[in-house]
Amino acid sequence: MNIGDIAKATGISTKMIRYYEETGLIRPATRALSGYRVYSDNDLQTLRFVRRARDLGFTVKQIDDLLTLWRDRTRASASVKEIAMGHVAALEKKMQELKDMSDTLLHLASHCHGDDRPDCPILKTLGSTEAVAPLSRTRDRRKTRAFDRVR
Amino acid sequence: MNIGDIAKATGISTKMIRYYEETGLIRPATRALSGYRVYSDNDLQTLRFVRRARDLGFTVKQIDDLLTLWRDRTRASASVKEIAMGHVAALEKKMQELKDMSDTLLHLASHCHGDDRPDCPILKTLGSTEAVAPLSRTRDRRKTRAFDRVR
DNA sequence: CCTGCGCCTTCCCATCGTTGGAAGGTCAAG
DNA sequence: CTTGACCTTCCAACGATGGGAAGGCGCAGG
Repeated sequence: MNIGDIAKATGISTKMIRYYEETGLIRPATRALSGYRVYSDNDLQTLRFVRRARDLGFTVKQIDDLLTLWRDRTRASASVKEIAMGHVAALEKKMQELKDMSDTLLHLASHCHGDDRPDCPILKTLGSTEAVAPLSRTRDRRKTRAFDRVR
Repeated sequence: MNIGDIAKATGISTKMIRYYEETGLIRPATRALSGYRVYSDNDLQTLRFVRRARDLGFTVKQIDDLLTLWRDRTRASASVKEIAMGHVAALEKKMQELKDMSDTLLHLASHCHGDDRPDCPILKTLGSTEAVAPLSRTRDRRKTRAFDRVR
């Protein structure tokens, strides 16, 4: 298989496949006499793994760690789970940040007429001296940590 | 005020302030004889606006648009609201993506022992031929659109 | 055999927002 | 006058990805 073939098979662009090789995420492909990269079914499997991990939002570094564990048949499943749940925690942190932004914006927008008059509390608040977030962020915004949820 | 002063006052680094100037988001500061940038209270206000918009997750381009509207006293508040709600929609899309990832990972992790044995359904699934997402994404994942929520 | 087309190769550049450093000028206090 | 904190510009990097140029390879049709 040439690089275009696994690109199609995995949904990863040829650019990215070369990039993954260059940065050491995947091993350098063997080369045909022409200099073309040649891929085996094994490589295909690896790249599919990469693709899926990427779709789950793992960074390349994390995928590297996961690949190492994947190849190590003596790994402890706890190690894998730790990476996964650490990532879940990061995802949840991000989600909370986005939610705070969204809530604040919705709050501001709810006070904005949204017509052709220039008066706009969104702009007024952004330009004011006080803090923006009128988030009724009462108690307990801290949720159960990911680690404690799935044992 | 020198650049370090508004940096402290706004929480934006001097690097970023120069970058914002370079890219045209903010107008070039006047200069002292020494070549130092000198900032007015007006500049301070503008940069505070930028800071807040940035904290709400707006891109620099969007902040540029918002600044333009901010300075235009004949703007229609609808224009502002449109930008804001468009951004809310983007935030919600992102949140949904993160949630899907998180849900999938939690699902996988819930089947993983997480002990010192090597058997791990997380890795197994990532390496398998089939699709990853066993998301019980039933009906109605599509939420009410941001635009229709806050009128 | 030549031509054309599609694939492959390497190399460089751009994105976006941000940080870091190097090399040098300015300012105020001691 | 020296010292240290500030300022200046310029250049590079991050992470993951896309775009494109310039040139080589492989195969099918004439």
